[in-house]
Amino acid sequence: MKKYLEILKKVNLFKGIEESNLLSLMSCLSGKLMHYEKNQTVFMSGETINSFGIVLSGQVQIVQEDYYGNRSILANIGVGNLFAESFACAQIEMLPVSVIATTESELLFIDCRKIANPCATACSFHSQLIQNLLHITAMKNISLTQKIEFISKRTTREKLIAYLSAEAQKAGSNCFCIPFSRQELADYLSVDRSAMSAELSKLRNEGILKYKKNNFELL
Amino acid sequence: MKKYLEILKKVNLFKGIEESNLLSLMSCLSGKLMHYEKNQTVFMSGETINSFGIVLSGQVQIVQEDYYGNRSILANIGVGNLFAESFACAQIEMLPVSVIATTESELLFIDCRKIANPCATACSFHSQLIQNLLHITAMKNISLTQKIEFISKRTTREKLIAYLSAEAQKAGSNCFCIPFSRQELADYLSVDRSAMSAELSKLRNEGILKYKKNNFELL
DNA sequence: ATAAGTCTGTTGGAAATCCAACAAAAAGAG
DNA sequence: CTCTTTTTGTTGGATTTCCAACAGACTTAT
Repeated sequence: MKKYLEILKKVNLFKGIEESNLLSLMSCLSGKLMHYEKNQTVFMSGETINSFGIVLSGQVQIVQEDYYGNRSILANIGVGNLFAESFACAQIEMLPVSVIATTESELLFIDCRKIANPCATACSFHSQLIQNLLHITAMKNISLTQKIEFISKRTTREKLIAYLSAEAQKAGSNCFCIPFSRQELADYLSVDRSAMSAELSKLRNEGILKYKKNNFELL
Repeated sequence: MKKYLEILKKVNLFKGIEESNLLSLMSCLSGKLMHYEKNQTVFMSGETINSFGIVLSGQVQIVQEDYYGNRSILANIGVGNLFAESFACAQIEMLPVSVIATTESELLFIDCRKIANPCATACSFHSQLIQNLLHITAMKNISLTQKIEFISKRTTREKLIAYLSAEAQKAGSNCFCIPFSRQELADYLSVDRSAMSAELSKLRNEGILKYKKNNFELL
């Protein structure tokens, strides 16, 4: 565990917790360190989990399979990131997705119930940990809700305006940069890239916005 | 507060907590009971909040206003339900939405930070409360993620199949009931109702599924 | 049973998206 | 700087959705 201290320090979940406390925290939470080979299954869809994972090295993939057996990749989780924390916290009986190690990986598992319940020694960092976990899931919640607001618009134009409007609001200015390339933005908004590019040009010609690369301005 | 005990008992957040403990829990959390008139603003977009709300009587609306001033209603929150808990837990500096009372209402406010931090008396129901709050946000997370999977499909047909496939999986059978009317399903999937009805007929004619009212069967 | 109202299915034309292919611009490598 | 690769913008035809209007089925109230 000690060799991964540098990574643990940077994990959101442990933000605000002294480095010197991390190792004792791990034993208090009885975190389990596990090794996985490439293509090995970490969680199998259908099983019940109480622990979520943190990637300490390598990468895992969240995979879903529908009724007809079509597999789709929902996310790639890299070093320092959590996975399956929502399923574990929600105490879902049947995991609706599988988790696969895409490379040889070192994963840390923590039982959700240990976080919610105060430990015997009532360690001081425990409440920080709870706050962090709540913060992480709440933030995710907000960004998911926002994404739904964008992609539930019916036309590409409306999706773009909703998204750019939100970015402007976030930046507190009608001038702002977006963190996506055109292709990434199209994927995020669930539209065709070329059609989106065309719509952006149209909006510019109509004098509704200006842009240059990732720099946008609403007018 | 006492007159709302019957409602508090049914609030998800307090699940598993003895009725006899609810009132002392309220004082431990320093829950604040407030009265609002119809159309009164509960939270104003832009402000910082640390507390979330629970509707004890009446109804509130979550309202968003975009860059051009177009207002849209994101949700109606009725008796027994929480609102703004994600924003409060995520410690967002600027609330991106407003909350308005749509009728005369009685609202209970609870400070998020009080939940995460163990109280002085270390009351036993505190860890239950934390678990409940985590459970609520995690569940919301899962259903939002699932909804995104559906509506990010490009065609009505794909959206339908993704949704029905997930319902079948949830039911553990290829035969299941859906909790939506046609119009509600269309709204949920962000498509036109009549086009969706047409697509359903098409799928039935192609022998991909059967349905009668809200009873569906995948073939 | 009748009537009114709601929900669901059907259809055709208008509008928007998707797709593929290509052109232009920008970024990166040698 | 030149060449290569990647990203972005443009266009036209095929596909899909949207919209409006209507008909039939089902529900509810009287």
